[in-house]
Amino acid sequence: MAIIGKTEADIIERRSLHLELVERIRPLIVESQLTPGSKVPEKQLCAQFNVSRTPMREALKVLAAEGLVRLEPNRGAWVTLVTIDEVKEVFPILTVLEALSGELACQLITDSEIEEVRRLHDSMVQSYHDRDLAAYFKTNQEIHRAILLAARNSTLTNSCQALSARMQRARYFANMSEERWSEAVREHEQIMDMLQARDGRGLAIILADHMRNKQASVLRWLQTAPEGFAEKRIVQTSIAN
Amino acid sequence: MAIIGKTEADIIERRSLHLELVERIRPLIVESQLTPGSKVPEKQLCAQFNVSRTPMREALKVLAAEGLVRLEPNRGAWVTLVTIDEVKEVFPILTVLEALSGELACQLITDSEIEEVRRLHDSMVQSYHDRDLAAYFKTNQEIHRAILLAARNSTLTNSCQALSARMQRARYFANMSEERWSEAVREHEQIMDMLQARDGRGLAIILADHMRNKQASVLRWLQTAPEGFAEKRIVQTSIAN
DNA sequence: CAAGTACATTTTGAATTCATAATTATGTCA
DNA sequence: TGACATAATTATGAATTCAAAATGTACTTG
Repeated sequence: MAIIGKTEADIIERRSLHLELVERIRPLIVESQLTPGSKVPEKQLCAQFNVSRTPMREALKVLAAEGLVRLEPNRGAWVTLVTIDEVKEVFPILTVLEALSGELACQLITDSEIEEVRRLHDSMVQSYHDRDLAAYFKTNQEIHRAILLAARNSTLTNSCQALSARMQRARYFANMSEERWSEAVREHEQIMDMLQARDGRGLAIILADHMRNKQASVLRWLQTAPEGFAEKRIVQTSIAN
Repeated sequence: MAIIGKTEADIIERRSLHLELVERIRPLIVESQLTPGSKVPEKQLCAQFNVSRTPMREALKVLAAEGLVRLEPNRGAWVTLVTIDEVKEVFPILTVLEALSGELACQLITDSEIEEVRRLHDSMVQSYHDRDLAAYFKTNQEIHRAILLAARNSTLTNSCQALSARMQRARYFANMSEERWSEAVREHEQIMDMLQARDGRGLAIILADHMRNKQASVLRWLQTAPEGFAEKRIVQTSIAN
């Protein structure tokens, strides 16, 4: 039987329970609804999502591979903390990956995609003038994601998103200084300019600077922050090393 | 409760079955003992490692997160293929990560670590002159890994290793041309020089060049001999490897 | 003989069960 | 009391079980 006009929309998205759980639990961790450093309440989550322990435990193994939880044999899963050491490790990686995404995006982005980023950018600047931090933060992420998607490299997208998730667990922007905020907006003006000019090299440089400044801002907050988000002395037990 | 003389060696490494399986199955995939594109023989592997399906399926979920297998809901796990598109996606990422590792390594590497890399380098050059490709390949990897470890960034180590694993599944070096081989050795001489001089910027540039040439070499081979991946191999029944 | 169709078999996904390890509670005695 | 030992409880890891989906096979039917 010939199906006329079959498109991607017709493809049935078959999903597995464990993946569904990964995508439900990840934001709980990223948005700190599961307390950093605390135990993952496996039983409770099973009840909440109405699944048995088998797919839940599969999901926790995937989240552990992403670095969002840590599995302690016979002691359960724990929500990982954002440590100073981790920030110093992850940001330099994100820096070179963002730079690469800018480089690639300039080669591949379409005019309409640039328009879309421009729209997001203007909206973000408006949020800045409105002093609406939540809206600013959200649009900011959308801009970086739009550039990342324009690079048309799904592996790069995955890597960046995974590392960003680890860093975004704390809401450091809540502590962004007034000077840093205005500086960040100025950097974003340059990002927009470089993208519009399709200057890959230039965009890469500015994105890298932007990321380094962000790292410094996050570190400043972490070093002064009261307990809660970050622990200073944690023995990092990485898997492969 | 002061524990005198407690060292890292005293920490009991408690391991879980699924992690053990991940680390056993990963090399089977990387070394193409599990045929790329074929179905992962779940039942057979369970029998081989004498475990039930539960930890095996957990391991497969982790390997899927690493991109070494693909899970098709209700249809099982499949060993992923190295595609041309994937090479074009992953190598540029590896390029910037290797460059970063070189940059960091030059800041942090110790004299004795440099000596160790020198030792590996000389051994590799000897293998080149001996025309011992297997030994060359192995030492080559050890050099890159030694530099990576000298960067002292476990997240970077993990990311590089995961992406390298995806690329190393094919034995492209078996098809490396004579010219490419000698060129690679010359590049490694420069890598060694830059490391010894602790010239981070210079090492980064050479490592990036080296990686780009490697990508080109892999692509040339993939485009001419794609049937190399379809070659059927039998899953070995012995664990020793 | 090709294309369906009904039925049997196998495989997969997920719930359940069970042994063991960890944690908490209880009891003992200096 | 409090430090320690022991028992009860709970949580965890992994095997087993079971329902549903996919695959394979024999049997139509045109």
